Amino acid sequence: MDWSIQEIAKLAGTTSRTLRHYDDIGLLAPARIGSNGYRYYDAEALVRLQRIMLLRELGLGLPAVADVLEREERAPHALRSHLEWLVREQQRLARQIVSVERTIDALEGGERLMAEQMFDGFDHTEYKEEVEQRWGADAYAKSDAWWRSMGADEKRAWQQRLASLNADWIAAHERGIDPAGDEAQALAQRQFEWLRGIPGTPGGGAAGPSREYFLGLAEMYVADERFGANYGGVDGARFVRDAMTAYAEREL
Amino acid sequence: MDWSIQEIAKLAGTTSRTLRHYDDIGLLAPARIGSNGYRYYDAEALVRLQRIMLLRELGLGLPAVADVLEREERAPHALRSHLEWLVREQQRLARQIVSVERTIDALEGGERLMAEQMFDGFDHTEYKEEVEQRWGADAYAKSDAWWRSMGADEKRAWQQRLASLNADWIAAHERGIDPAGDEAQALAQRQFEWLRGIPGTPGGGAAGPSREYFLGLAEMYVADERFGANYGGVDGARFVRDAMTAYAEREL
DNA sequence: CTTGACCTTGACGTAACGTCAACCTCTAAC
DNA sequence: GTTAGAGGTTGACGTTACGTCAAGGTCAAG
Repeated sequence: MDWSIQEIAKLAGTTSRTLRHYDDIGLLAPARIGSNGYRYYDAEALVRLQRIMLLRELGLGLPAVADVLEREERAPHALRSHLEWLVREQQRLARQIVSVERTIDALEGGERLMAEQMFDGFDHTEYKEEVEQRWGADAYAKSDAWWRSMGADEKRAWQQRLASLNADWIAAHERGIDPAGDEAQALAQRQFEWLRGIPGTPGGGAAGPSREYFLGLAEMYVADERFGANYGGVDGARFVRDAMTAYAEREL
Repeated sequence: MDWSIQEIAKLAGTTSRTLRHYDDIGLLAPARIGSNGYRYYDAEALVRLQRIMLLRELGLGLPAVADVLEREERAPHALRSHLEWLVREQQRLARQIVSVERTIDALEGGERLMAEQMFDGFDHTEYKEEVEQRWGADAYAKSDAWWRSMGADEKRAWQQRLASLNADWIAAHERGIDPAGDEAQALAQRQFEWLRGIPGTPGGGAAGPSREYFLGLAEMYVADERFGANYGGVDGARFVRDAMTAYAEREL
């Protein structure tokens, strides 16, 4: 009337190791244990095991399974919580799937792992006049010399860092968050840190860009469509400006 | 020109612990290490880190990330494999979601965790004549006595075991698998083991039911609609019969 | 000189078993 | 009686990607 550990494992479609584990954690004890230490299971244990397997196939964890078996009336509640879990997981996977597909498409379109052919925030030949006009020939010269001194890899590094930041700005804007909120302010902080790495920024160096320079840039993003394009259009640029302005008011 | 571990962690939106981990596994080494042992990261490391974070957000594991970073041309292949992964996972979750919903509905409909109001494979009063006719009065008496000797819990145990097995038969049939294939044969094996536990089965006891009894039952499942109902109709019963027949040919 | 804030390495915990390793037990055959 | 083989037992490590202490150095500021 009872079975050895392997027999019951086969009956229920599992392994003896699993049964030992369930015994260890107190989820399913054998009906009796022989004087030789062998575990033997009876029909009652089999039913319990089959219920365990059923719940496990639904994706419940062992603590949840134990909970349900202990008091069966909790089953609906436990299952509903679990269902929410599953739905959230599925949505997360759906988002990842979309992202991966987009990334594959981008790679096949010849792009690299992070867009680097995007707007070059340091194309000083293009912005020479504006920079000299606003912050002086000296600032331009220092910044330009620093930029020219970098190797291709380093340049790409900076571009990619900017690319990532810009992508995050766009995503933040798309989600419609508050420019003065924590998330947007964290982005403004990153923007600040990024600028901090560039010699020649007024008030720059370790201290970071000056309040005026920072605010000036923010306005430039809105005023100049060449910048605005990096943030998904003028609306995006306004969002960035608002966040940067709030940041400057608060921190600089 | 470089950052401490916390600074770069914030820049990339992660934690210092993660960076130490990446250093440990050789995924991302700091640009330099101070004489005090402090880790310092430069722009190049930042770009690499941001790429790592990008790939991680797509759901890739660290070995896959390392693989992609090592040789970027492998990225499309790695991403495509990963995509398959994701899709399979999503499908698995979809199935679990359906199962959980069905289970909740069943529970709310007043059913217990495993259907036990289903066909009672041991309702010998109902099958008395057939059993005696086919296998003799003695077989019936022994089987009946054994059944009557069990407590309600034990009876339920057997019923539930049968219920689970039947559910698996139905599921297997719905998936359209081969009755002679491994999966269906495993079910036939379970059917055999289940019968083995019933005293009074011809050729029964530890040895299990005889070939003739087993084949006879298989045919009865098809011939008698009261049985067939347990397998989702006569089609399901035919599937079970075919699997059991193949099993008998092979094993008995 | 004393706080704090920040850094280091080391080690345990996580979920649910899979997979040895070392050793004991039972059955059937020689 | 012995021996081989199948099956049982208890450890204990491995798996994934870090989170979370713990114990103890380092650094800037008051």
